[in-house]
Amino acid sequence: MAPRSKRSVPRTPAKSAGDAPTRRRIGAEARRAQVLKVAADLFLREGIDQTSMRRIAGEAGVTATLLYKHFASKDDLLKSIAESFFSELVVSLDAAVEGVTDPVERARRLMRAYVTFGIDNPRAYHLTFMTALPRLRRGEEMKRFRDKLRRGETVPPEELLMGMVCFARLEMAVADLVKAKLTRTRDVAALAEVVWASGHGLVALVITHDDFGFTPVGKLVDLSIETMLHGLIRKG
Amino acid sequence: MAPRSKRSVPRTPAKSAGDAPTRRRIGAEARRAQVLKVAADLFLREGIDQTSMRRIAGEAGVTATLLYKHFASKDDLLKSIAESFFSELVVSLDAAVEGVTDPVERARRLMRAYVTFGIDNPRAYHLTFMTALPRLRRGEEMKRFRDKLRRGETVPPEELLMGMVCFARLEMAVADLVKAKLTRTRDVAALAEVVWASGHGLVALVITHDDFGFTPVGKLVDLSIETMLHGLIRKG
DNA sequence: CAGATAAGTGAACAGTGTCAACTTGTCCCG
DNA sequence: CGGGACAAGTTGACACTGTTCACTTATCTG
Repeated sequence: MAPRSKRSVPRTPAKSAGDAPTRRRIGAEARRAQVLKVAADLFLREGIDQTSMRRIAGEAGVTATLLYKHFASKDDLLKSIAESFFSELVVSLDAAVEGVTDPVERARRLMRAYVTFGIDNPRAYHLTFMTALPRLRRGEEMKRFRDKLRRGETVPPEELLMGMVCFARLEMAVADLVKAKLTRTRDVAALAEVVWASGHGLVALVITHDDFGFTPVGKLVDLSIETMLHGLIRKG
Repeated sequence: MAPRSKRSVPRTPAKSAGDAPTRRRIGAEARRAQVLKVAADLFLREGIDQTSMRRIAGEAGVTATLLYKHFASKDDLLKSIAESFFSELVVSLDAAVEGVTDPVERARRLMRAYVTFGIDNPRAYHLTFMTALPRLRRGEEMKRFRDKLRRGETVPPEELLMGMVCFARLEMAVADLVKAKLTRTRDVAALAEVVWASGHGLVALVITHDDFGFTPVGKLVDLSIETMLHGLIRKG
C-alpha cells in the first residue's frame, strides 16, 4: 500500500499546450468536504475495493494527486469517512434511548439500535468496526481516553474519536445496570466489552456470510439480545 | 481484483537464448501441495495483503503464471488454504470435548476452544471467518448442506466445506442442550448462531482492534462464555 | 525417433496507491 | 497597475498488484 521510491532522474514534463480545461478552484475546506462526500457516496455504493483514489478524484472532477493535498493517504481518507459514520451511529444510539429510564430497557434498546445500524448499513459498518485503520492514538493513551469518556468528562472535539464515543454510550448503560445492582458481576468495562462482542459478532457474521442461510435476522437479533440480557442480569 | 482485458495485438515474445535455468519439474499434485504450503506459511507470517501471487511463486521457485495452472485465482488459492485451517479447527474442537459427557460442559469447552483458536491464530481466523470468499454453493443449497450435517449424515468429501463442519459441531452441542431441556428456547439453529456470534464477535474485536485496550483476554473470554451460557440455560 | 501432452516461462495489460516536479489561478501589497 | 507569494491543481512517472496470451521445454508413450 505504500511503495517507497527513491527518485534519481529528474522529471522533464512535456509542456501540454492544450485546450485550457479551466481548472476550477474552490477553497481548500470546500474541496475537502466535497471529496469527503463524493468518496463516502461512492464507497457506500460500490464498496471499499472498487473505490480507488482515481475514481474518487474523477467523480469529484479533479486529479487523484490533488486528494493527497487534503488527505495523507487513502487510509487517512477512509478514517475521515469512518468518523462521519460513527457520528451517525451516535445519533441513532442516543435517539433510541431518549426518554427511556429503566436501565434494562435502555440497554436493550441500545443493543438493538447498534445491531440494526450495522445490518442496515453493512458497508459503513465494515469500515467503522471491521477495518483496522491505523488509529490516531494507541495503547495507554487509548485507555485514558476511555476513562475520561466513562466518567462523563468532555473531551476537546479536535481529538475526539467517535468510535470511542459509541462504546462509551454502551459502557455507561452497563454502568447503570451495575449501579442498580442488577448484574451478576461488576466489572463495567469487561461487561460492556462482552455485550459489544455479541452484537458485533451478530452483525459481522450476517453481513459477511450472506450465503450461510442464517435464521431470519429479526428473530436472530431478538434472541441474541434477550439471551445476552438474561446472561447479564442476576436472579430471574 | 479481476481486470478483464481484450487483447487485440498478438504478442511476439523475444527468444531469450540465455542460461538454461534448469526448470525443475515435479508432478502436478506435488506442485499444488508445495504451493499450498508455501502460500499458507507466507500468509501466516506476513498477512493476506503482503502475500502477492508473485511472492508466493518466488518463494516456491516458480513463476506467478504457473500458479494459475493449479488455482483459478488468488481467491481460489485462499479458499484452499482456508479449508486446511478449518480442518485444523475441527481437530481442536473435537479434542476439546473428547470424553466429556455433560452437555453444558461440552458446550463450554467447545466455545473456549473456538475462541482460543481464533485469538491464537489471528491471521488464520481472519481468512476463515472474516473474509467473504466466494462460496462453492449458495443459499438454499447451503441450507440443505447444514441440515444434512446436523442430522449426522455423512457427506461426500469432495463437496465438503469444512467451515460448515465446524458450525455443525457447535450446532450438535446446542442440540444436546435442547434435548436435555436445559435451554430457555428450542430453536437449535438460531441458538447455535447466537452462540457463534458471541464467540466470533469476541475474537473479531480482539484481533482487529488490538489498540483498544481491552480487558485481558483470559478474563474476557471467561466472562463472555459464562454470560452466554447463563443466558442460554433456564432456571438458576 | 516422432509426437503428443504436461509443466513451465516471458511479456504484457489494466489497474492500484503514491509522489516529485511542474503549472496556473488568485489575492494582497506597494 | 505591476509583481510577488502562496495556494490549488496537473503531468507523468514508479513500483507494485492480479491475470492472461503466446510461447518454450521437458518427459513419457507408441
